[in-house]
Amino acid sequence: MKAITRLICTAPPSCLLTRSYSLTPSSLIHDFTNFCFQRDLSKSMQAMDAMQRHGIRADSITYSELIKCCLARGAVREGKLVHKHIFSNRYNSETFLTNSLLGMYVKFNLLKEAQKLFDEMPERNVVSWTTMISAYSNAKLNDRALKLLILMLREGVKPNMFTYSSVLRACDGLSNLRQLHSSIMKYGLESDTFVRSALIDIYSKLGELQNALHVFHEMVTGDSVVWNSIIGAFAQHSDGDEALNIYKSMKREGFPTDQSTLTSVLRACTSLSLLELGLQIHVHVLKFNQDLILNNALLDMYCKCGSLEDANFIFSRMVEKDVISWSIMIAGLAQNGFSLEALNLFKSMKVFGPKPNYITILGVLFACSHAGLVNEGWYYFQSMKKLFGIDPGREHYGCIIDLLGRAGKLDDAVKLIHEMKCEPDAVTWRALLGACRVHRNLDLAIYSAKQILKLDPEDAGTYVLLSNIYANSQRWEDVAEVRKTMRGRGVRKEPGCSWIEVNKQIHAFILRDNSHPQIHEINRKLSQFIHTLIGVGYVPDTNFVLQDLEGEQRADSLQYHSEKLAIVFGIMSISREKTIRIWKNLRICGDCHAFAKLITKIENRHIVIRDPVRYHHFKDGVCSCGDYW
DNA sequence: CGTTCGTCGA
Repeated sequence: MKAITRLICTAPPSCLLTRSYSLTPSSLIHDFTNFCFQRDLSKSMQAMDAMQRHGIRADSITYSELIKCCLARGAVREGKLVHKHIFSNRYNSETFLTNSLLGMYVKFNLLKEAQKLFDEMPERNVVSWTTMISAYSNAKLNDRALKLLILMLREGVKPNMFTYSSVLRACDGLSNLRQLHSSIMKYGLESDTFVRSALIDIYSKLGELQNALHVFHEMVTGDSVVWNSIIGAFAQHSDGDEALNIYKSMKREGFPTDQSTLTSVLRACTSLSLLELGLQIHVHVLKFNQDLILNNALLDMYCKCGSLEDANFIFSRMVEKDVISWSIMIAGLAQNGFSLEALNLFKSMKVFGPKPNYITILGVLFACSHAGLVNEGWYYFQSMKKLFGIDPGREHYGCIIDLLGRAGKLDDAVKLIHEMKCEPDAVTWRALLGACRVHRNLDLAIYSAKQILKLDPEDAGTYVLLSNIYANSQRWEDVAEVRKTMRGRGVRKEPGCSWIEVNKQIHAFILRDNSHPQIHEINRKLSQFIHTLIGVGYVPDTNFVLQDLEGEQRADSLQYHSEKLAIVFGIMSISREKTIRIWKNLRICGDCHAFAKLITKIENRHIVIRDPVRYHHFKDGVCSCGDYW
């Protein structure tokens, strides 16, 4: 065998030290292999080059090691060179090896190169197809992913669990999953945990929670990820109760919980306003104190449960903060009535933080609108494109219409609606309607209400409000018409409901529902309070013209508003030094707001009420919203 | 050689 000059090694790999320095083709292969396994990219590349010049072919295992080496270094150019060598050495029919190359291109995010290679491959097995499908699913090119699955089936390649768990990610937007689900069953793959969690997740994304639950319940041998999927499904669809129940079963059955579980559980606490449970979960979170997503969920929980001291503490202690952390904190401050602090935080974000996104700006505009900062809000709205490269969307317009409307600039608000680049939706008009309520503009209120009902014919509150306005103007025919439409469409107003957590129990107070065991005592106490408050200047506000309360609920029901009952119950059952926290489904009315302010003064209490839009911190007879909500 | 689950909004 002809000896060849040593070209590559300046120092031989340690395993070669005992060998002669004269190189043979087999020793060159040996060196190449060693460099590859040592992940020494530049020497491997030189060795590969030398072998090529001497017409020596390395084995496919070594090439696949070299691909791993390129991947580890992020060496795109070298990877492409390896690709060339593999093909010139006629390895392109070694599917194992070409699949490695395919995987490399996908990991480098070079989908075009991957597709080209895929098209040129003489043989494509299930791994080749799955690699491409997974690449397109990840890139959210759903159509391509689904199309590949069809082509694959047409070519007679049998998909496996890898294929389905990948392709399912590309199925949001699909009208139904029946066909796909039954082919999974046909291949007997539904019991695979990867497939099961992907199925649960996609059913959840399509809003088909019952189907998700069905897939979950058919599970025989479980897996934490499957549990996480179903808990996440309910948490994301605001069914915190069910999410927490499943979490309890998960623990009972002994499955380990991880960051993902806790994130969803915290989200459930957030949507149910369960501060006490959230505090308990916080203890478990400490085990994962470096997890950004989990910390964000914790931060959001404290903001949305109205505990800003805790939120501030978490925010200041987080090692890593991303745009979501900042957005949560800015919106959280604003919703809790600390608009100026929110804007200050935004200013420091611009200096020290990440680039704001669409949602961050929304929080900033919300802060301006709830603090009455017309000029500042308008400035951010006008310049958001220039300053942050974000085009104002429908939601931003909603905020700014709210801002103008609250400030009494109804004409400007209307003008802006007509100038919007995107079509106004029901939420846009609802912002204007809210302003009409505050500033008692009946004609414009009627107009906005009609626009809302065109876009959202199910909106019970708007029907009731419209009918109240007509009744107030004695337009009885119009009242009858609205009522008729409402009945015809089967729309019913959701009753006002307030919740309060006492001793880890949630107590619900629903308008005209007397099922609470202590309801008589609560009512008696409430009457006493009202009597006392009238003595210090409280005047029950019975003007419902621009409220969306049902007519028949008006006359005597003021004192039975669910939040008043919850407040009284809270005073009765929560110790004095603790904050009374209430969560309700409708926005607080002016009368209850006045009631809450006064009662914190005479009872020396701290009350936080969370409504669907923001938080009211009542203390010493004043509210953090400054009566501006 | 290819797979599943978690955070911010009017």
